[in-house]
Amino acid sequence: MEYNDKQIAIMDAAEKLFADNGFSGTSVRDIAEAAGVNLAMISYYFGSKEKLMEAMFRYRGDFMRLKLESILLNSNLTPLQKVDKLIDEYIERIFNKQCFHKVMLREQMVDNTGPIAEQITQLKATNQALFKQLIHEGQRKGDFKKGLDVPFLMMTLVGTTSQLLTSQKYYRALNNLQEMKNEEFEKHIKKKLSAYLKNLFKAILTYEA
Amino acid sequence: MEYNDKQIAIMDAAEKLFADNGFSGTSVRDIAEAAGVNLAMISYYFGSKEKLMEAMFRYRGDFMRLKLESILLNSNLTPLQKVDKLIDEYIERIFNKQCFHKVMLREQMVDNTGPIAEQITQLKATNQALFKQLIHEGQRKGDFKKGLDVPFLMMTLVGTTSQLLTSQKYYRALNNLQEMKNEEFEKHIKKKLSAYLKNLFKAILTYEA
DNA sequence: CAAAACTAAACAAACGTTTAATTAAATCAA
DNA sequence: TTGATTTAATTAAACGTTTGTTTAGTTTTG
Repeated sequence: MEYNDKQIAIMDAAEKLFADNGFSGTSVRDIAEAAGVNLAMISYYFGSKEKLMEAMFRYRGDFMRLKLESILLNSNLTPLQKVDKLIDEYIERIFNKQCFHKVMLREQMVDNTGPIAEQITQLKATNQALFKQLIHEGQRKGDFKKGLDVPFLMMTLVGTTSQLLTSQKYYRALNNLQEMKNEEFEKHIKKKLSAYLKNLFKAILTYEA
Repeated sequence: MEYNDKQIAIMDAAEKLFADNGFSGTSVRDIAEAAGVNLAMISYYFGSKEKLMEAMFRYRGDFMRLKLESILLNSNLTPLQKVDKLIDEYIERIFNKQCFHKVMLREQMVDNTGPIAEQITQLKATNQALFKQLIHEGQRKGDFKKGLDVPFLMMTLVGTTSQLLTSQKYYRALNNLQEMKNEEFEKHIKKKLSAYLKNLFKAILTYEA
């Protein structure tokens, strides 16, 4: 599907507003104003507010899919180095599209069936399969220990990152980082998160009780 | 603050609906119907929908605070055993009040100031301080390694649990647990999560690179 | 019999969507 | 290239609902 500039402007504006105020907390008038288009253009291009959201998920869904083929196939890297690369790839992707990620986190909670739930399921399935492949490779080579629970490892990766993302302001407040500029702060936490997760996964994957 | 039966019924109904559909996605008419009270009673007792939410946070806020005093002071337990108990205490608390926890997760994302943000800040501060105390004790005794990042450890605990909680249906779908009954499923994942997190924290806290 | 609890109805404001009219862009025969 | 004609884009206004809240009146309680 191809989108013109105006359609993209609408989706970008909606993404930001949905992330901050939720789907129901955002009116189509808010979106129209933020996107700088006439109110009626949203129905004109997307049919409805709901279908705009669905279009957004189709538009962004692809981007959120981890691209690990080159990493997985690179035989110069140890399994642990590949996990490190996966972590960085994941962090980069989430922070690059934090608004959409927040929208997804919200949407996960609602008990709906339909195209959006379908998109989320497929995304999770793909990412989990890639992650699983990597873990199993490490286990075959004897670098990682046996009995690892891939879905739960995934939850730690996703959950820790999401927690940092959604509670940024509380992290700032509780750790006296209020004065730091937004851009600097984001760099700071990305770097910290990366180092933290790499160390954490090294520990879980190799630690023997 | 004391609440009568009807007020509690309203807060319980609101909690469930806010968790599933969000604050804006829930109408006061929905709440009134679910609680079995007249629409006007919500304004009558709480003043407004917004203030109902604030009352809910005051009502539930206390419950969400970790109660670790007895654990912390128990000198028969090793620091690692205390962490295990903290994990179970945390899981129990979150699963006992999953609806409210979901409401909190949603509310964290919105960029508001006011009594709710204040409540969340205090809750996080308290829990983080308790956790910190435990970690430092373990480090003093030489059981835990140095250089641990307490806020990030907290994010892993909170994030992994939240991720499991908010994406239960996806976890079921991706791991072929569709046929399992709700009650059985919840027991199952609680047990798995507990074992997983205990092993994970043992690894991070004691693993030396 | 006064205070509290409760109700059905009404309120204005905001909502998502549609309509009818206008402007801009594209198509195309001459 | 021109001017006519069709198609697409854009708009302000209006539509019917739903929203949160209030009112004015009734019932219940201490």
